[in-house]
Amino acid sequence: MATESPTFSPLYQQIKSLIVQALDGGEWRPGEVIPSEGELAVRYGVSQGTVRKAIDELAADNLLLRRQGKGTFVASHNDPKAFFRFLRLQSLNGVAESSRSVPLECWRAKAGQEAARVLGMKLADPIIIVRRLLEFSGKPVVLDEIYLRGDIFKDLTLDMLKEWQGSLYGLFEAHFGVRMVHAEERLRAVAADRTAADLLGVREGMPLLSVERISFTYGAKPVEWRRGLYSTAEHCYVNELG
Amino acid sequence: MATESPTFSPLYQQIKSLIVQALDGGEWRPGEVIPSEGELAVRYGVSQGTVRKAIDELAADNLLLRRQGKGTFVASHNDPKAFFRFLRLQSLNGVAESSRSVPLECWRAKAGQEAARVLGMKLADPIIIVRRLLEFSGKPVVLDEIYLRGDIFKDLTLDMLKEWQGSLYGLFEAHFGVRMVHAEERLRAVAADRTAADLLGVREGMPLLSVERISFTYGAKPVEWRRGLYSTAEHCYVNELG
DNA sequence: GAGTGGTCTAGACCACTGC
DNA sequence: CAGTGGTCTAGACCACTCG
Repeated sequence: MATESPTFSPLYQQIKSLIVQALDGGEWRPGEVIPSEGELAVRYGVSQGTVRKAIDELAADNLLLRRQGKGTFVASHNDPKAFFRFLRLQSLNGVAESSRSVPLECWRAKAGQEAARVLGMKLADPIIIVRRLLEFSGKPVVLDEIYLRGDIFKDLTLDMLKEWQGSLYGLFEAHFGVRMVHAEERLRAVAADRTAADLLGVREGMPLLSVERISFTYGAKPVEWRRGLYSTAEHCYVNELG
Repeated sequence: MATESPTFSPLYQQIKSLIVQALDGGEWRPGEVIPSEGELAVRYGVSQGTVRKAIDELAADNLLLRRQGKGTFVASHNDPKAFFRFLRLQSLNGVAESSRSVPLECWRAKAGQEAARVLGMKLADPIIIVRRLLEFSGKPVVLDEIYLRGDIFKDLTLDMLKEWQGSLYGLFEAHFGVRMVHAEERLRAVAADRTAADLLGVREGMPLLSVERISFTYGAKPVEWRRGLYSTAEHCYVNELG
């Protein structure tokens, strides 16, 4: 029995791809409703159940958000509930705190070997580097150095960062139409160098949590590489294993 | 047919609970097949589609494992593919390594205030404390101190730990019928004290990754509390954000 | 070939939202 | 009230595994 099609792909997977394509193409923007299951079923020529299964998986991946009685929405980093989805930081005593981003610098550069590799660019392609502090309850806790693809975040300036109230990823969404969908982090413990110690208000040589992150937008395309130094004197990085 | 309960709960959720109950009660053991969807549908008096949705979610939570054409299996920590599900450690260069657990001590104690709170026990209830090293490629990388509920792991001995080839959670499953299903971790960077430095072969004061973990079995019951000190000179803790 | 999970459909009805 | 997602069912057929 020869298999008819060498690459079998279920219908709902194909629908999933089509929806991601539409999201990537900006047909429906973050925070907006997408068409109802029935409409999509007609549009793609499949049953509602098949559309439903596709949306189920996209919702499980946090690309979409279902709200009974209202509709299905494009997930957004500007949704207050999604704020801490990529920032796994918590005060040691568990109390909620106010947080604020303090941009320090923003400059243009050429991608080095490592940045080019991670971001899928060529050597010396344009990148943008941002340094910023994250404060909790007015005290600095995280020092971030962020490498962005220059072709995508062309017009980013320090002033833009300073004016924006909200998360960095919210800004990327609103101003550049780039939505971070997935990220990989690698954590290590390191000793604070002079600069980091000064900015974070700790002694030189103190242990800091180094968090290296690669963030991806639709289609597993890497667009950001960052390294954070977290002061864990009064905070910790939380993670769930399932 | 529909139960007129004040708190509405979908049928498939109820089926989910019944299946978890059966798992918890040991009706089907880790690694074994559970009855087919059709059989379960008859047993619970619902349609196969409803059983299917229940199993779908349990499989997504890693309680069950579906294998097309063979059946649905109870997930097990002795399945080689599940070995690294709770150990998010990787060599910096990404090369796979052999790992080995080296038990150091195992003794009985009474729960202090913190252990009692975390493990849901009363002050001075019996607990068991285990210290062990994890080696990668023959070199010590993790020092674990593990607090276990004494009522559950009654007969655990150092010899038993030394003889077991495989993961600790695999031992718990095989000898005590306790399957770890979920865990919460809190990470910080700390300085190595004298003891840890000696055991891990680093200098005193070197930054180490402190990983505090609470592990839960079925029904979100906490059964283990542990603190690991990870040497991140040549390894890192990896995490995926979605 | 028999048995398992995986896909797809069509239709009925329920629960929630907002006009 | 109409429109949305959420649940449940029944049945057909496909893909995989194993004896």
